[in-house]
Amino acid sequence: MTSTRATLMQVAERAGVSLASTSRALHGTGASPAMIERVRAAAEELGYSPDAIGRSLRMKKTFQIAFAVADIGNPVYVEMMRAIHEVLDPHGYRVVVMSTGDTSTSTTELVRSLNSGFVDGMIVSPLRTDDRLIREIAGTPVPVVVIGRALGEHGISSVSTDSAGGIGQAVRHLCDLGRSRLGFLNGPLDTTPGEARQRGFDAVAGEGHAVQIAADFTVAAGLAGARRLLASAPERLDAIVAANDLLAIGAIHAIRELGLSVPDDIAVTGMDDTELGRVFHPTLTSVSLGSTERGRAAAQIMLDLADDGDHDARHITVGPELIVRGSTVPAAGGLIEGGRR
Amino acid sequence: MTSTRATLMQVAERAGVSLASTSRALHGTGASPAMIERVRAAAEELGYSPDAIGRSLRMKKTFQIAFAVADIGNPVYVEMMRAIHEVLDPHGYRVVVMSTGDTSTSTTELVRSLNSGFVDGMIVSPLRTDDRLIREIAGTPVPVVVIGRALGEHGISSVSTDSAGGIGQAVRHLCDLGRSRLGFLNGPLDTTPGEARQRGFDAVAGEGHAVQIAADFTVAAGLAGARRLLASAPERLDAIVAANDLLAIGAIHAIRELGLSVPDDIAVTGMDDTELGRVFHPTLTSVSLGSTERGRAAAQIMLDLADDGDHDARHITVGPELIVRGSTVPAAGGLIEGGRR
DNA sequence: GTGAAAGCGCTAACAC
DNA sequence: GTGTTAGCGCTTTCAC
Repeated sequence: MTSTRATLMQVAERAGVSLASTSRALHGTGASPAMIERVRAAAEELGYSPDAIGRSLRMKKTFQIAFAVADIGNPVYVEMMRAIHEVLDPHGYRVVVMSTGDTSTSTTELVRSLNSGFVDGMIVSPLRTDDRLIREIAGTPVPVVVIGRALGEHGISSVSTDSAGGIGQAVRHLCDLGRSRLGFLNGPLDTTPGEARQRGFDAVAGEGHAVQIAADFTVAAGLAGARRLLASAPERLDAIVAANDLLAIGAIHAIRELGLSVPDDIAVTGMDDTELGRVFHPTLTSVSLGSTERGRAAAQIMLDLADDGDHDARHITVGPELIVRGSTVPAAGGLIEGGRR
Repeated sequence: MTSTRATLMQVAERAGVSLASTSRALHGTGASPAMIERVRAAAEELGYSPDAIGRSLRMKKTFQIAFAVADIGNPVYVEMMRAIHEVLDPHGYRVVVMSTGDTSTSTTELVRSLNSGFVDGMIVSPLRTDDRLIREIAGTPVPVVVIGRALGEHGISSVSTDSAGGIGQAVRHLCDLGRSRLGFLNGPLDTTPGEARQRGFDAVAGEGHAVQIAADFTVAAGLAGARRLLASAPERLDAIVAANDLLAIGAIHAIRELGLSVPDDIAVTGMDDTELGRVFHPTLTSVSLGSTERGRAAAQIMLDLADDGDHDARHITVGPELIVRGSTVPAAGGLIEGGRR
């Protein structure tokens, strides 16, 4: 460290030409070949590399996009982040990962921080979405793309999925397998995914099914919730529908604690089709919500918004898709294989 | 979006005072209470929030730190990222996550990009480290902290661990358990962790143990590698030492494919003590290398380097610690519980 | 095709 | 305590 960086002005002096010509030569636009060569040489000698901040100030563009999520550790977000990175990186954008915390207040604050103009846009996947957050998003000076709730009516670009329908697919799958005493292990109902998935379950499952709300969309909360779910059911359950893969894995552990087996005694489905589920034993039957596709789509929209200044709100929906594996059908879906990319 | 942001100058005009006073008032330094109130009010009315880029240009400080890793999806890095974020965030630093790819060339290029001055420093965990990379790191204009190899002799701050010794702990644990036919499933030997862990295994294990090098530190590569390892051993193995948790999980799947059980037939140890291993079934005995501590330490060093301009290279070592769980001792180490934080 | 000069938004001397 | 001014590094009119 501690070598000092050369400025464009120094390159100009070294090359014996003007600042403007130097800038042009380095960008290869409207400069003579001789000039370009001369400047390039001077830049080389000085080890010049352009200053991102100076350029940003002048161009009013940072070439940074923020990606904000509640919990960076959740594999779904990791997959989204990868997809976003893959789309944005070739266009010269850096991705700044930000942690929102799980309240809508902290998310609101984060969105407000966009006012400082350190990024050209933000992709955000809020766990909870209230009016204040929506208003804040609508008022930012930079484009925002929301992954989660469809927000088109508020003029906000968004990418969503049909997780309610996805839960339906899981329930139908279990019924087809002859399971009839279902339990539903959901996350908090005041969250966007929690609400939608509850709606999905209620729509397809008849009365008399056990429902348990875990404190959080995590393995630990899933374990605790599943213990209660299993204990509360009047008759022994023969299937558990979990609202995401993390909860599903917690549920499988709870089932095993009772000396029961998955899927023989109790089948389990997850949601999100995370890498975690593909690697777990038994491999996890899960409803894919296309995390990668959603991330990619959000990044694509962001690119249009940030690059072309195209400020029309856009909306994309990715459909759910059931991926059958070992936690519902023994020996189905080998490790790694299976599932969409 | 599309509201236009107010500048400090506009606030100054609105308040009817000078630009300098406005700046001072907003920072609360050396301004009269009356002035502060007046300016604050004007700022409020205009919805002013300071521009990060202008400030960065002037202060020569971006309040951004990059964190660069080979694979964002690896849980180890996620844990490190969380720890780094937790340390840096309260000090007003944003964390920019960057993907290096797994070659030292691409890492070198990434380090070189620091020349554009878009961050105040970088924490990097390179998979492979060659002389060119070291030279590049030594030549950056901003502080760099390396997580991995100790690089103090090159004047580079680093945080390392004793993964060779960690492998020793795993081997000893298995021997104490009466296992004698060990297999070692390692990752590529030309990587920093691969080399160290091989050294560790060779140092404690006697002759005649089977060794297999997986193509990569991933579950898929672990599965393939373990299949070969199990097939190649003349006598059936009774334990597999894997070089990280991902490989260990691949190994467990390979063992199950043969109809054998873990840990009864074959015990398995991993390394890194990732959340993945804590959640897996059976829970994974693993050597913790203190990912959280290492991330925290690296961030702490970075803070000193970036804040105080203290440019002395520092070095911190975090010792390995064996966490015994179900993959070697049945019923040991419950889910979630166990392992250091 | 090239150069001179303005200015992006901010902070920090420096004078008063 | 307040105002004036310079300038961080860059791109981009605008003349020539």
